[in-house]
Amino acid sequence: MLPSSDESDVQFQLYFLDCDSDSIIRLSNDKSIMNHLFRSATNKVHKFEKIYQRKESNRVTDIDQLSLSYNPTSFSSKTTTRHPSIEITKNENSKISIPIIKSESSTQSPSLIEVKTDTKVLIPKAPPLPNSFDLAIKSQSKSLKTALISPNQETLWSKSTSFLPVGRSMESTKFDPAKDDGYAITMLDCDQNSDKEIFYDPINSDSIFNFGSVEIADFMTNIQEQPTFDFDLSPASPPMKKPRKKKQNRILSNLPHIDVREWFVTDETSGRSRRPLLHEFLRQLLNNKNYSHIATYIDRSKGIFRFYQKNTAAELWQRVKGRNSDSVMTYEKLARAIRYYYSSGIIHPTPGRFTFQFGIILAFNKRSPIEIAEAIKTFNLELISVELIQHLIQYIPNDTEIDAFRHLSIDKEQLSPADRLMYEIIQIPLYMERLNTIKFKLIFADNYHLLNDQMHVINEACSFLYQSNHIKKLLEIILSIVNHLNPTIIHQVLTLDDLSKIYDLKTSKTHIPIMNIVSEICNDRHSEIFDIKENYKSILSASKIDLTLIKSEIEQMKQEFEQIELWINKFEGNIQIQKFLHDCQHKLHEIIQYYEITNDQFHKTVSYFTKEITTSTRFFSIFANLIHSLKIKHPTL
DNA sequence: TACCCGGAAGCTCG
DNA sequence: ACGAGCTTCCGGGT
Repeated sequence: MLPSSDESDVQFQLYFLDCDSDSIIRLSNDKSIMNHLFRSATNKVHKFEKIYQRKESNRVTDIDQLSLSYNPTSFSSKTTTRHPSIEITKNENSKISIPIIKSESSTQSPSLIEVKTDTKVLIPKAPPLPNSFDLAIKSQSKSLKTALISPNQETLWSKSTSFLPVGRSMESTKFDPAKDDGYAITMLDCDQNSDKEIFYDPINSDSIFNFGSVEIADFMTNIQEQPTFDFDLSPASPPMKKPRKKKQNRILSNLPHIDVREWFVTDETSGRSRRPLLHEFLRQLLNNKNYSHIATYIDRSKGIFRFYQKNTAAELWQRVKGRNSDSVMTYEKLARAIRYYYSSGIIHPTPGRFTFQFGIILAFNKRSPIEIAEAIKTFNLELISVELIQHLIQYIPNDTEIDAFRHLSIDKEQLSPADRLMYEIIQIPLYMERLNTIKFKLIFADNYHLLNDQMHVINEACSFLYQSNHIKKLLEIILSIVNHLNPTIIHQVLTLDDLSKIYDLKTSKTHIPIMNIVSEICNDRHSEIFDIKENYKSILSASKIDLTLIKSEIEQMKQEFEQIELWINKFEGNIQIQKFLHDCQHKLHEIIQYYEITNDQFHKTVSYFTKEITTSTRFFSIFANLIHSLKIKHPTL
């Protein structure tokens, strides 16, 4: 039976799942503390479900199923932890569970119960709980501490290393419920994105070539090397007792360690590196896929963005800004700072909650509207960024607005910078054509290199597959095994479909995966086959590149080019632009030729292996998967 | 209730 | 030491 709550000396704190942790529930009839925890957790989870079910259905934070499992072990033995009390499941198998852990070290509360998130199920023994409990479950935002426990098994979660504050010390993994950005969610995000993040994504990738993290071998190593959580976070460990300087006294929570310098920007005037202004910070945040769980564009072309983990965003901003302050940055304060941008037009208000919209770039370009307009007229591209041009094209006034400008009753000097720029632009003859020409020029080089590089990858992968004796040997082995296992139908050659099925195919009698047999044969007799590590990268990358997409992009470029050629005569003679177009024509010709070569090469390679017509992504991913499954059997590969 | 808005004043840092 | 760019606080609105 529970003791009277007056005598309480222990508090339970539950904080997870992005729920507020303010509920204080006292139930004198409770049979056990676990009962109470269970009930409370149920409440929290229900709240959580409510919150997220009404949001957009495709949010990254969406969770398939939330469930609670209650392990009714009592707290009689000397254990610090319980078996998991809460489980969140997603996509059937990923799971996070939250065991309950006891800790005695706290500055504010003499004996505080910690609730830790963990993906492990088996939890070692721990000391007994005190005799009396205050069953209040309440928030104490300044004194909470929780470590996130890194999984030591290969789960989906474990892929999301970059987001996990590696739980070496309590110090670095403070968790603050008041900041309400649930860890669970963060990890779910990571989980969902992890596949994309380890592969080269030709469309969304910021840098053109980023093969650094493509290698599966490295990826596997990372998993193994993940620090397993030290469960002996003994209650005696004193992280909260340690006196700290005022400045460090902030509870920084669920953000991983970040290198603040990565956020620095180079000052345009002084050329020096400095901390970003808020709007610069926001641009970086929104452009970084790794932070898309915190904030992301809803409509990128219009610059509308939304915060998803508002307080994480605030915390990140505080760290990046690095101001000497004792208090915590909150979304409220961050939002106030953003609202200050309304008057300058850097950011506009939107009707939605947590959403804002970037204004046109010139507002923080520190250029006058007249200068920008002049630059557009004369094709002076130094003052014009791609973003600005895209924005201008997006927001160029429509007929009624232009009409309003014509009958402007107020002085044009009194217009806001954005309106003034629009006013100036529509005075320029053929302004739309100029804007499109400038846009084309600004992105041409990047497009050209991107397409070239992508085609280069395809060519490389083709020539490897075409020439590689190792691949041929591998296919021979597979073919002979398949023939051996199905003696009734003798295959002369493997089709792509056969190959795509091979990785999870098992023998009918022994249920040994065929890849195991392949790998054994390779190991025993043809170890040279494992020597395809380098080339694997290019195949994997090639599997992400769609040749037909490249073709359509090239065609689009060509069309735009031809359109601009028609316009160019109407613009006043501009040597720079004419030179560019000349150059452009040459490069277009080049890239079209290169496409034809690549396409030929690809078809030659495909027909070498099969008669099937297939897409580049499918074709290469079949080989990539084949090598990948072999790699799994042979991590040394 | 939780968020949005913008005034007022204070603070930090280059 | 000055001022841009926030930060902190807050009363009022939806």
